[in-house]
Amino acid sequence: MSQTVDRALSILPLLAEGPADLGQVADRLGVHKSTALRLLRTLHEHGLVYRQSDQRYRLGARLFALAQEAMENLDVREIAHPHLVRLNESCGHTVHLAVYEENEVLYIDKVESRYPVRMYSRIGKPVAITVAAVAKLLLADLPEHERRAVAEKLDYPAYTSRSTPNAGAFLRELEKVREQGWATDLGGHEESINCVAAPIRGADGRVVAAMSVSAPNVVVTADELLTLLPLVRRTADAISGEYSGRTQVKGTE
Amino acid sequence: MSQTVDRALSILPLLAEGPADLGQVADRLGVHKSTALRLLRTLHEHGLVYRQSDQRYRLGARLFALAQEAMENLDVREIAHPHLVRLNESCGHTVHLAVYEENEVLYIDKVESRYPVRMYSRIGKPVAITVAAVAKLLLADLPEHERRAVAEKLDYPAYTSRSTPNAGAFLRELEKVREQGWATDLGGHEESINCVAAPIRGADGRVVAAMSVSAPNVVVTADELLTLLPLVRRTADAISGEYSGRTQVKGTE
DNA sequence: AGGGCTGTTGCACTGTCTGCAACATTCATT
DNA sequence: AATGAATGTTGCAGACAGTGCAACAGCCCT
Repeated sequence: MSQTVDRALSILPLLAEGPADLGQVADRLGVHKSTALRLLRTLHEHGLVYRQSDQRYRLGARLFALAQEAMENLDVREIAHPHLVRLNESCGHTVHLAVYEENEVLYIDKVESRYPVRMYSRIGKPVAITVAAVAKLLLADLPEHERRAVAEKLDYPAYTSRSTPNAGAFLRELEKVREQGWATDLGGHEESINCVAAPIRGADGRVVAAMSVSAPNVVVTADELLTLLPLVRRTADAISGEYSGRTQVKGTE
Repeated sequence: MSQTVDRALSILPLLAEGPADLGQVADRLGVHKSTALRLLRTLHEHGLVYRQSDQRYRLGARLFALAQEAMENLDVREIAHPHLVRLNESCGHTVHLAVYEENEVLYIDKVESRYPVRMYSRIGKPVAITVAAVAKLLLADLPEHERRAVAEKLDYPAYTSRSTPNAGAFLRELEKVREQGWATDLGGHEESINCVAAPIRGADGRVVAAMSVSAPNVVVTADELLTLLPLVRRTADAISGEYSGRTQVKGTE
């Protein structure tokens, strides 16, 4: 909508790939060097871009600070955190908290497993949306037309032989998840990792977040992990209760 | 330099304070609502801004992703992390890693204390630059004129009675730190918290990062903490060695 | 129904962004 | 040391993209 801003913002993902010099930035934007220079300068003044000593540009420090502040404003996270820690203390496995936002599901909190074998994931990183248990819960709660629209648009990478193969299968899975009120991912992302997940609901009953417990086969089998389901659901419900009981109303988000 | 981009970027810190609606954004930018709308739309398309169901705007998800990617490009961090964890395992206290960037020092990694009493700090958050041990090390390594320039510009908040009071005292402290090759903060930020820090150097000898161990008085006294200095320095040197031994040269940064 | 509030669109104007070309600077090469 | 290439930087005139206005649409509250 705004050409100048559009160009400036396009620089950020570009620099996320790694440092680049003025010429490279100008080329990839398809603009004159002088134009790129001015854009970079503006980004620089706002601290979003940093100029290292070899003159190349990199993403800057304020970006961290902004992202951190944004995190803190997510009040589900704040409320949920102690519950997640307690759950981790009682079962020992990795616990995740995730939200849905504009066709993406992302982890907003994580408590690491206390076992030496840990699964790889990172706060802020988009989740494998077609297979993750938390993603299923979050998508299952969307209004039907939107759910369908999203499902059609997605890619269905075959991470493993048990990954969701296509939109049809995914929508059927979502329907099932919607009815039972919990979800699993049994080796759909990483062959040897299983997850159980439960939804966190706001006062109006809509799913605002989802949490999961994940563990690799070498630590517990899928069946053993499933025995944790009641505990996971209780934890999720406790968070839901606390979240929706708040005086301050922040919409259904 | 670029008015439009400047305005658009000014929206981000504004939203970091909390969600805001169109009118509020327009007011605080001092522009017409329609202008604010177009800027927000552009930010939205790039995922930096999210529109919640009550129509208000918030910082968006891509911001996290960007910040995370930016983190990963800091290779000191990657190299240092396992060392920090090991140090934490052997002493139990909070371990921090920080870098200097454009008049700011910020934490880029942290391993939490294993004691119940923890100090407050956050990755991505600017450090109390006039008192933190890591800040002293990073500033002490700047070329003299720059160091002086930065010191003059800073504010010297009196967090405690032992905080650095003014530029003169700070520059003297930096000189001392520079010579001895390590730094402390003994209750200069929080009355009851002490830190010991050591520098991490690149191949050319310049300080690229600094690490510290922090602990509250209730856990160990300042003297006890100081006995960890050799260990902290050894850890920092190990990281320095690994960092500067790399084949891939990324400038002195 | 009516009035107030917020978000949205179309349009004419002007101011800001653009690309160019000339200049500055650093670095490599002879 | 001097030349050349490559990169970053500045001033300028023209043009186009961004601006504010005013009118419209939708919503909630009375």
